[in-house]
Amino acid sequence: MNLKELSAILGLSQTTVSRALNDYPEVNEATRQRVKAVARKNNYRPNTRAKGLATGRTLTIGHVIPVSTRHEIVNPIFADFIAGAGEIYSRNDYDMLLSVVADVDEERVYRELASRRSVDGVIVHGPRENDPRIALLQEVGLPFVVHGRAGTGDSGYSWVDVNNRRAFERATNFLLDLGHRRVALINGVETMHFANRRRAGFVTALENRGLRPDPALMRSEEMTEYFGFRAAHEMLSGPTPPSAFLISSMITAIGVRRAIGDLGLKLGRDVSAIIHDDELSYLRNGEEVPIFTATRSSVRHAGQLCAEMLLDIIRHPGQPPAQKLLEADLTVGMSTGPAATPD
Amino acid sequence: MNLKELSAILGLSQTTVSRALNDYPEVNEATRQRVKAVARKNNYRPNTRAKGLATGRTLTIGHVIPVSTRHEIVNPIFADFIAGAGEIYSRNDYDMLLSVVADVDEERVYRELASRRSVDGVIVHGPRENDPRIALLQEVGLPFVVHGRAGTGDSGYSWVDVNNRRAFERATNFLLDLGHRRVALINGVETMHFANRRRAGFVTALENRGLRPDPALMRSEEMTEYFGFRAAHEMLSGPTPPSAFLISSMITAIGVRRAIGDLGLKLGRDVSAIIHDDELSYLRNGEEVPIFTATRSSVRHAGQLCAEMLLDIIRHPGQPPAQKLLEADLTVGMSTGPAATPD
DNA sequence: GTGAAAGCGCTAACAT
DNA sequence: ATGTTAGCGCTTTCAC
Repeated sequence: MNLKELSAILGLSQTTVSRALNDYPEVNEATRQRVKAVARKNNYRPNTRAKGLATGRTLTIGHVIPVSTRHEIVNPIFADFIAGAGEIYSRNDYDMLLSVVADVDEERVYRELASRRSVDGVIVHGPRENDPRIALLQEVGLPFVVHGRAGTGDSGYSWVDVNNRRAFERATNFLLDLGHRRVALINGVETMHFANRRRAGFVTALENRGLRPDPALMRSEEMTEYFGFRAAHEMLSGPTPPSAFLISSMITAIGVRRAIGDLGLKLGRDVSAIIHDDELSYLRNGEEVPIFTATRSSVRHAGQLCAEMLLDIIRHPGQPPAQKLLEADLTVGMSTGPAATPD
Repeated sequence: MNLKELSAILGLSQTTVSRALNDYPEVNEATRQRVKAVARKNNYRPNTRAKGLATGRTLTIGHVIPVSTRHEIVNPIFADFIAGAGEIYSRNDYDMLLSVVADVDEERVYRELASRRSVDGVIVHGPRENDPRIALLQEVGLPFVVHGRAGTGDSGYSWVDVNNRRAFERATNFLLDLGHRRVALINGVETMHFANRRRAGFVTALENRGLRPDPALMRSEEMTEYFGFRAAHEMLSGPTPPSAFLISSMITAIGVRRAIGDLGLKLGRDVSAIIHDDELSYLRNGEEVPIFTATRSSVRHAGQLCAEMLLDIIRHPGQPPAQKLLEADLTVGMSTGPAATPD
């Protein structure tokens, strides 16, 4: 069923039908009702491509998901982000175009998206410090919102980010308040802006208490489970093991838990692990208690905000860039107890 | 830069330029070279929508990701599947259109995709027993491939699946060979076909040894971490705790591990946990050893196969449906030891 | 308030 | 081997 057929049924011109469906003011209200009713009855849906061709807009947003050429790992938090963004898109009749692309090919993909006019805008994932993609997108004139920030010059473009610095500062303070003095940071690659900020928050909290960050308790690598296992295993086997962990990823945290169990240690007694990037819960008297509701839900929220912001930019071009800093929702509970042997 | 402008530069008609770029045989080789050179130099890319309008094909594949209305959880394995499929699409100049949709709205979305002609075909995720979506897609005539099977009548449509039955039968046999007699199954919702098959494999293995499956050691629920924790906690606190676990999801397995630690038990001594749906590894003498390389990489592979199969269907319509059953790559190692106290 | 006609950028018959 | 022309399904002037 296309416009032509529909208007034939109605005995109206394509023009009027189109106007009625798109809520143009000049069409008679009675006509509009009739048109809409018949359209619904016949299950009419405008052809997206034709509409896009005619209007110059695509009603499509691109997401470019970089896949590491080295590890072939897809960061599972993308799923949450995508879910949040997808919600907003479908609510606004936008489509989401996903390009999974080897990180080395990213630039080419952005250029293609721009020149084929296949999307109205893009979301940039996983920015690195001074990310070249931002300049590229500005150059080709494709509207975009960055999930995260790319370091300096944050005001020249729109972004949505979690306040990683503050989240990790708060979490570190929390542990320090509990009496921990040897807190380990297991972080992502610190050329990634979020990891950089997390480290900054961690270090700030320590220094504000006059503690010197111990390099032996700070690791930064691609966040695989094995990395977490290895790092925790080494730290815990060392001369002055940490009594608490601050971990940048759920996957990595699994490795840390594994190391703890492997060494015969007990979580909550020997070690208090803090886990970022996921929601975990605990059972107490048959009740489910959150131990650390962290960024997994925040990421979904960030996805929604990015999408909303981008649609706004597309609909009202020429606005100054906007930024939003989300507070990570860190709820710390049961499994994180006081240090067993405070120094 | 569009075709019109490009052909003006070249002093040729749009037709010839189009033909040259699309490798039609009738165009002069010298002309073709010249056209391609100039096109490249001017960074020309055909407008996707215009091309789609003209050809009737969209060069786009739809993926509908159902989000549970109850739990708002996105299964993280989608990320791996999507990565695999995305690889194939970009290699074939196809785009991927993602619709994240509340599970109750799924039917509407499929109908829309069909009637707006916005995709050439779709991949169906997470089929349930006798899934209504299959009939729907056959009705509207949209080519599709199912990731997984929907139960009976498996030959009427194309699918790619992991051999869940055999994987779980093999895993169960492996544990039985090690002397375990009380093996717990922590499974997904068994109206999902994969969970149904996994259970079947588990039961078959037990019965082949003359063992009666113990209902107290079999749970089936939506695979959250908390479910794993609760189930394992209850089973391990019961009168006859299991000495090994067979778990249908990485997330759920985290909960099981947590329960084990919480009860002061030790993995590899008191309990041998088998984890499905992810790759895990172990450290032995500084070497990384896989303990269970299961479906995470298989899922990526499945994504590739689904995509390839769908493109093939789209390009050569009228073929009989095809099916592929992948063997899950189960490598079991270190963390799974003999039963501590074989009955 | 409604309609006729042009055009978005491309491909595909149908010439030549 | 190249060009002319007519659409694909929609929106948008411009007339009435």
